[in-house]
Amino acid sequence: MSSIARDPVDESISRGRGRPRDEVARTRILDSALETLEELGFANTTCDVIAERAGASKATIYRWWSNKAAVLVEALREAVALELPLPDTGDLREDIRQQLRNFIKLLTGRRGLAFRGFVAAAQSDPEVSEALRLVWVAPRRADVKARFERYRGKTLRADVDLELLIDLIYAPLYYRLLIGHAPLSEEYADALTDLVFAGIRLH
Amino acid sequence: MSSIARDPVDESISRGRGRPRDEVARTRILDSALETLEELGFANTTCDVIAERAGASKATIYRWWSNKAAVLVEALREAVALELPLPDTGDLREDIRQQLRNFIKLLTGRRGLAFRGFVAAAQSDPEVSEALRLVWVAPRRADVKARFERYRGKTLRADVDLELLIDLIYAPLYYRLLIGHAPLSEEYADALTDLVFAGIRLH
Amino acid sequence: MSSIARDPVDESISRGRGRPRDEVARTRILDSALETLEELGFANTTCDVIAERAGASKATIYRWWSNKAAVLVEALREAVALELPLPDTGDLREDIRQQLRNFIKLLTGRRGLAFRGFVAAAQSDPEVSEALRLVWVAPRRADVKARFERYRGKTLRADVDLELLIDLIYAPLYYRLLIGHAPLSEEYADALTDLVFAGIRLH
Amino acid sequence: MSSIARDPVDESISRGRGRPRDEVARTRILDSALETLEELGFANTTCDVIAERAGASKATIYRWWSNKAAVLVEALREAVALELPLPDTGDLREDIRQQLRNFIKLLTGRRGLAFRGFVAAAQSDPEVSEALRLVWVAPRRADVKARFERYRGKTLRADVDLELLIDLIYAPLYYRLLIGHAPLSEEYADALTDLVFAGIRLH
DNA sequence: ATCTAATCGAGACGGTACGTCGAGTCTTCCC
DNA sequence: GGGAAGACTCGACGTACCGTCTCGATTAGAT
Repeated sequence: MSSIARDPVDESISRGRGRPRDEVARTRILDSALETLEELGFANTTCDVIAERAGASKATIYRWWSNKAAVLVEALREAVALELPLPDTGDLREDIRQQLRNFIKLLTGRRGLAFRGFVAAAQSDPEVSEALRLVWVAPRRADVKARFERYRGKTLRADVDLELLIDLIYAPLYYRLLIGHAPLSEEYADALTDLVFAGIRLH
Repeated sequence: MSSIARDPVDESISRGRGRPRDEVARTRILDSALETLEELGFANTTCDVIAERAGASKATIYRWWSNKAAVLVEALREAVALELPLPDTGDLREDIRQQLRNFIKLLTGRRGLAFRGFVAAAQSDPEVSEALRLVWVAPRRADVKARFERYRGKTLRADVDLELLIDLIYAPLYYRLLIGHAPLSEEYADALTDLVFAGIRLH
Repeated sequence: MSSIARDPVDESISRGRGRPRDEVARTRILDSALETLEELGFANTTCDVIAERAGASKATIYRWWSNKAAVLVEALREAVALELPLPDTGDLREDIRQQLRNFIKLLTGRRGLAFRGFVAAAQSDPEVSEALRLVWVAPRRADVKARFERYRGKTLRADVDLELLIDLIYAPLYYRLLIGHAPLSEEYADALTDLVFAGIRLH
Repeated sequence: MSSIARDPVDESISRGRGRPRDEVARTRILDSALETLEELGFANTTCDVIAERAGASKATIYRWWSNKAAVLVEALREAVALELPLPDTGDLREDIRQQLRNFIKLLTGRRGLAFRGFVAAAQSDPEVSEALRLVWVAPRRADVKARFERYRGKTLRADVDLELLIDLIYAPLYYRLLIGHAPLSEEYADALTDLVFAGIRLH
């Protein structure tokens, strides 16, 4: 990962001499960042507001994060760290169906606005783009890829290109979120699952 | 369409007195807008630069367009007006395959950066969002929808949800464009077509 | 003079094409600058406060003045432009005595704080230093120098170094203003005049 | 004296428990403060730089001095403690002449920049102002005042206002130092002495 | 042949957010 | 308890872009 999110591991080991980073302030900053992000969206969130709400100073923000995007990236990362664990029902299709339903539930909640701004920022900021992939996209894709591999040759055709298949189940969600030509609903998750599985099942 | 692109009809009818709009200036502005958009992206394109390159004044820009987004939207619209006509080979699958290939060719060219910024801007500006759908997304979708309806019940299963199906073929292109986790290539268009058609063909 | 105070002459002649400078805004900025200067002193005057009080934006300030010092220099210059004309009583000694009294009156008023900050700023900013000399010091010195030359060989010894003599009558005022070891009073002007003239009169 | 320079007496008497003040650190701080002061001037000297060059921490600086000015004041005081002893040649005029020459030598050396900043800081900080008078100005003035009193009624007119006279010999040096309209040279010391003594000698 | 009104290029304007810097305070560990 | 390291708050700095406005100059149709 790039410098946008610094590695916290070394910190806890080789506690340098000076005053340690104020973890409470860090938390307050990330909390107010997320709150503002979900309230105003990415573009309308300013560092001044984050600082003020957090009771911190802008200097502290800029000491630890290179710019506004970096703060918001980390705030979102912490918020979504444990979200969307891939269900394991014993039925691949049902796993995917539930995963898509949960994802849609996330995107249609307050988090949706944050997500949209996140993807938007990634278009003009390579660091945000990289962070978006590493923090959010890659883990979700790795989960379903492992799951697909488990079922490969069983209920799943062996010759399917997994990367493409993963695109196929996730892309429509991003597409509707970002383009907004049609709503994201739970039924959409079901229909999408059905259609995709129609093309990949063993006959 | 919203106010983002003003209706040119009234202009030509009620030609009041006074100096008429300078169409050359309009063209120069849109040209330099597109040029800048493709060079710097949406977020880094400023109205001052557009005006300077066009040899126009900012006032002229804001007289005819409500804001920066409106100029760029129209610039892009003019540029893409005639692009991506849906091929008609007599084979539905081949039509889609070629369409996706052409779209990918577009997105991987200079136009890609413009598109990315366009989608990004849509996330925080409802007018851009509306324009994006009306100017670009809806026409492409209407084309393929009509084509799908022509083949419905023939080489295409009759019970397929067309809106979902259209999502399925276009979404992965936007997804890879915006997330950037994997490259967009012509082979990708082929593989995507194959996988989608595997689920929708008549057996 | 350096760039700290731009030449306004060309402006009025070759009125460039664009929107002309808003002279009202300029006046409001200089007025609020002077007001703040006399109220808070040089060091405590901020551009934000000047802008706010003037109903102007910081950008406008920085468009016309290179930094805070430049604004305050010009504000002070306008304020003192017509001040301290050298009296002409027909008696050299009386002229000087009255001039020193008037100068002391100025320095002990609200203007004194402004002056102190002005000299202070000149110590770390060469442009302020240059402006201080050109705007304030040099004109006063030129006035008295011309006067001294008029009386040279008459009531004034012909061999006196005029530059040194001018130092001798003005320096003590700056000295007491800046060091503050003793008060500046009108009697001080008289005593100073007496002592200096004791050394330069024809016997 | 105000709090700007704390009384060192208590320290040495009531050596409480704990580690005593590190005199080496104090010296390093004052040395680097003076060095930085002469190199960059008062305004451009930062506490961070002083601390870094001294291998000390800012906390140590602020434990012993109330603010940046206090450190620089003390640094300068130590540096000038033994400087400019008033010569005693048996000839009052020669004493003054040499004293002025020595002062000018000081001001035109590296020390000059420090002095200028010192006076500048005094304009917005009463504590610096007080320190400037107590540490530097008053002792010099006391020296020459005693000398003048010794010669009063002898080579010096008895009715001269000594405070004014002292102003008259020192003020021009500060004036040229701070305003910079003309150079400070040794010849200037001579000419100044001559002119002043022309007004105060017994005839 | 004016008059009138809308347009044009130029560029100054108010506003808002940015990211930086220095002063002075506070917190941790080490001695 | 003193000291080095260094994180912290506060507040000012100077910059950049947005969208508006005000000039003088231009360009047509209306009178």
